[in-house]
Order: sequence, then structure tokens, then C-alpha cells
Amino acid sequence: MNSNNDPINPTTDDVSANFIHDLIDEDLAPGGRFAGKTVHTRFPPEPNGYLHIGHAKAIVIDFGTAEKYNGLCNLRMDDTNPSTEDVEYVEAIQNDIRWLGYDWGGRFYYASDYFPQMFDFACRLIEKGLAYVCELTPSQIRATRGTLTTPATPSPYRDRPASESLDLFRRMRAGEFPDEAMTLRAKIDLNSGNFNMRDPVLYRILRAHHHRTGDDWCIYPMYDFAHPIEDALEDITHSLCSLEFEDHRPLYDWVIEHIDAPAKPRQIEFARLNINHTVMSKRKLRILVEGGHVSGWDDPRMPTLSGLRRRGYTPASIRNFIERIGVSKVNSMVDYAFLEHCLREDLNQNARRVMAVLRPIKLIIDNYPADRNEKFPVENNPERPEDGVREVSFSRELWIEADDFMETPAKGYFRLFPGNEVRLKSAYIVRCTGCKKDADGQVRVVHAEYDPATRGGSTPDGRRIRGTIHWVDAATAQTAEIRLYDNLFSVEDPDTADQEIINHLNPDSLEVLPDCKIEASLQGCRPPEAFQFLRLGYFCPDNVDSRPDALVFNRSVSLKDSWRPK
RNA sequence: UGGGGUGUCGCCAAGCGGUAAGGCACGGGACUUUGACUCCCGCAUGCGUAGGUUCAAAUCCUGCCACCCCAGCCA
Repeated sequence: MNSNNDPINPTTDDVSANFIHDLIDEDLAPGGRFAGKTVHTRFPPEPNGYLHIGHAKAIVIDFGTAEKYNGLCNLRMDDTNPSTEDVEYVEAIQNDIRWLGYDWGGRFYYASDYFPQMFDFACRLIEKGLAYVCELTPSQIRATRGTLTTPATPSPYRDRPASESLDLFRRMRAGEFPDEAMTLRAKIDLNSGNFNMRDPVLYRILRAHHHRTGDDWCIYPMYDFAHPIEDALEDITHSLCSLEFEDHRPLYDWVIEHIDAPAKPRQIEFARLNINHTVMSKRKLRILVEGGHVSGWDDPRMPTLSGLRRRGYTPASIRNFIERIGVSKVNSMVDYAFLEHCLREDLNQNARRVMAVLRPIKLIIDNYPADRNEKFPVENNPERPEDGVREVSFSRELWIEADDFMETPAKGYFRLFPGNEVRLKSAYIVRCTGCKKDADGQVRVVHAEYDPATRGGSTPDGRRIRGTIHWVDAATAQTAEIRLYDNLFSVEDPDTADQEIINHLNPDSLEVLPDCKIEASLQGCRPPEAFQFLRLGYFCPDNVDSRPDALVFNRSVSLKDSWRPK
């Protein structure tokens, strides 16, 4: 990512300083652990689901840190558990990372590529008396692991001769034993207060078809054994991961030390990202998808990168968000409002303004000739005058927003109400003369008279017009479907409020407006183009359902609105 | 109860012994042909808590308290 191509933050696109960078600075300093070395990080997703914004934090930290130090960052599929992984996710993961704006420069690896080396390292560990084949069942292992306060009891196989373990391990690999018959375990410390050190399992027998290695293997390494090896083989200097791996670090270091690894990466842990009113675990997101509570992994309400992309979030806004929330070791919950702020900040600068009416009612300008039509120039983006203007058609009948009219105005309301003047954006000042309602008492038509002297919305006499509203010429309007979104969950923290997250779903998280009126210039627009619908918010064509002849828009985020009755 | 972490404004987060940055949110005002944007102003005598060291402590020491993670042949 070029640090100068961000229109919002031309000079602060790098990850800002944080405790990780302090540690790296120490490592790089003369006499430091990695003095003279190139900083090398990695992003190691497991291909068992779609990436979400929590992963974006890791991605920005991993790739951003490498960038900051002019180092390298590898992309590596951590595919050591074929029972949950699938090639389907591999491509999606790469797409999402590229979309965010990061490049791994050809250094795309699979943990499974290292299976042969891992097997060799394991054999060496056995020869050194540091690992043994254990024939305890899963439940027996659990039963002998001890408790918080009592140590583990030794496996009866703990002290079998290395030669015997080596033979069994090779036969495990050869497929001579059924799943769960035995494991390879490290021999470390049964008294440790850290469960990870109580003879952790290094390899298990697992007959599952691997998406890359097929049926070559029937034993697979555990994360704790595989990860440090992957890092070491790739000459990673800093292995950045989340907090829950903190007490795995002694084991990580143990593996690095005892396999005589070609490099000694340093693991540093940081806090995961949590955002209120949503969930951030693949498991829970999967519940939403498989339960049909959302339309899929890319439902615009989902915190997945594909969902955010479909919703209209830009890569820059997400990167900016991650950079600005900072990096620390405090379990935290970031306000969704801050993510929205970052999107607005980007789109305010870059989105073309356009007029659209979500809940249309007719405005008839009684003193405007029925056969007349004018074209008014309207600026495309007041933030960027160089973007110019477009011609917008105007005639006697217009669509306006239902809540831009009140028959009896609330206190402080300065839009359309009988007797009041309002400016039709870039067109004319009109005075409301009344309204017509349907049988249900709903206002269907508002009547007004325009002031010919106010062409373009100007007031030659200098009179002050408080309200300016948007409109769409009924004669040339297009109809579109617009989807409005709200929080997926009605509670701040659906993770802890209840295990049954479904009970906390916000029933109003999606509102579909099938009959919106949009200005003609929107015809043919395609994602990922973003628009500001004047006075309403930022919208973008849906990247799944929108068609040139049947536009569908998603509201990415509303505009802030400080209006409330006084 | 064992081990590993963390506690600075409603939410993030700087701070690294010299007297509490910044952003979001919120409140007030200015500007406004978007009730948007922008711009001003306000927003922790206080840094989990109790002591101690020091001329000086959010920063050092000690003791408490709270919260998070760990007993998968998941990652």
C-alpha cells in the first residue's frame, strides 16, 4: 500500500506507534534480538471461514507493521486441521486481503507445505527423549491432565523407549492405527500451572481429506507444534497474534528451542477487536448464516469483510478505523459509531452527491406550467468543486420525502408546512399551500407555489430560507429498491448477554423500501461506486442484486442528523 | 484455589518520575442552497484501590480489589 494514496490521511497511513513497535524497536536496536535483521511478519488465517473485521485488525497490524519497518509480511494458510478447512475459503481470503489493499508479493504459503519437515522435527524430538507416543484415549488424557491446582498424572507411556515411540510414530504416519488410538506428546512438565506444558499433544491421527495434500497424511500436527515451525521456516521475526495465545508462548518457545529451529521468531500478543452490537467469531457468524437469519456471509449486516464491502464500506475507511483504534492488550469493545464515523469521513470526501427520495410523496407546484421543463446545474460534490456539476431535470410535479412535510409542524421544524417557504435544492423557493390526503389520512400530495425570482434557489431580495430539501422530478425519476440497515443485535454485547445470540437479534435490522424515486443520473451505476443521497446518507448499488434496469441500493451509513423537535 | 494477562473520561487510547495528548460519543455556539460537512467552545484536581518511597508518582515499591484467558487428539 502506498502511504500517499489515501485521500484522507496522506501521511498517516502507517500503523501508528504502539507497544508492539516499541518491542520491535528494542529488538532492532544494536545488541537487540534482531539487530540488523529485516522485520518479517505473517498473517496466518485458517481457511475455515470468511474473514471479518476482527481479522482486518490482524491484517493491518501484520502487514502494516512490515510496511512501517520496510519489512515483509507473508500470507499463510494455517491448514493443519483438514476436518474444518476447505479450499473454498482460500480464494475468498486472498480476495478480501487484496481488497483491503495489501500485497504479499508472491509469499503465499500453506502450513501443509511443511508437513514433511514437521514430521522430521517430531522424529528428532522423539530421539532426544522430548516426545513420546501416548496410547491414552482423549477422555483418558483429559482425566489425567490434572486441575487448576493439582498436577497432571504421568501417562503410562511417558517413559517408553525413544526407539519404541519412533517406531510407533512412523506407523501412525503409515496409517496402521485408527483415529484416536494414539498421539505424539511432548514431554515437558506435568507440574506446570500452565496446562499447555503438561505434555501437550503434538500430533493426532486424523483420517480426513486435506484440501491440498489429499490423503497423503493421516496424522496432522497440532497448532502449538506447527505454528512455531511455520514461523521459523519462513524466517519470521515477529509472530503477532491475539491474547488467548499468551500462555501458549512458553510452548512456542519450547518448540523453537528444542527442534533447533533455523530461526527464533518472537511471539507478541495483542487484544482482539470487538465491536458492540455485533459478534466477532466465525462460529457465531456461522450460526447466523446457517440459521437463515442473514442472507449469507456477505449479508450487508454482517461484520465480514465481504458483508462490509457489499454494505458499501471502503477499504480506506476500514484501514483507517483499525489504525485509529490503536493496539493494546486491553480487552475492549469499540463503538460501532466509530466505524461509521470512519466511513462517513471517507465518503464525505469522495462520494458524488445525488438526489433520491426514500418515502415519496408528490409535490405539485400549482403555478408552474405543466408543459414546462428546466434543467438545473447541481454540484456533484461541494467538497471537491473540481468534480463539477450535472444537469438535473425539474418540472411541475416532483417527488419529495414524506417527512419533509408536516401538516402541523413540530416546534423547530423548518421544512414544508402550510404557509412556509422552503428551498428546493438548486431549483426554486416554494411556499406550501396545503396538502391532500388519501382515505387513510395519509398525506399523498403537497401543494405549493414557486417564486420565479428565485431560480437556482437564490434569494435576490436576501430573504432567509431556513430549509432546503431534496427532490426528484417525477417526469424523469427512476424507481429503485433501497435497503436500510440497523444493528444486527439489539444488545451491545450479544456474546455475553446470552449464549443464545439469536434471541438478541434486532428484528428491525433490515428495512426494504421497494418504491424509491431516484434521479435519472443514477441510471447504470454499478458497485463499488458510492453516492451520498443528499440529506439521507451514503448508498451504493448492491453488488449481488442490483441490475442496470432494476437498481438496488444499500444504505452504507446514514448522515448524522441533529434534528429533533424542540 | 494454580498459571497467564489487564485495569487512565460513556467508548477507544497516549503517557515510560516533573505535575493527565488525541479521536469517537455527548453538550453548547458559528457557518450553511445537505438540520450534513467545516469551525470554535465545553467535557478526568483525576489515572481500580489502600498504603509507602520521593521536593515531585498515572508512572517506582507493597498489599488488596475487579475483570479476561487456560484443563480440544481446535486454531
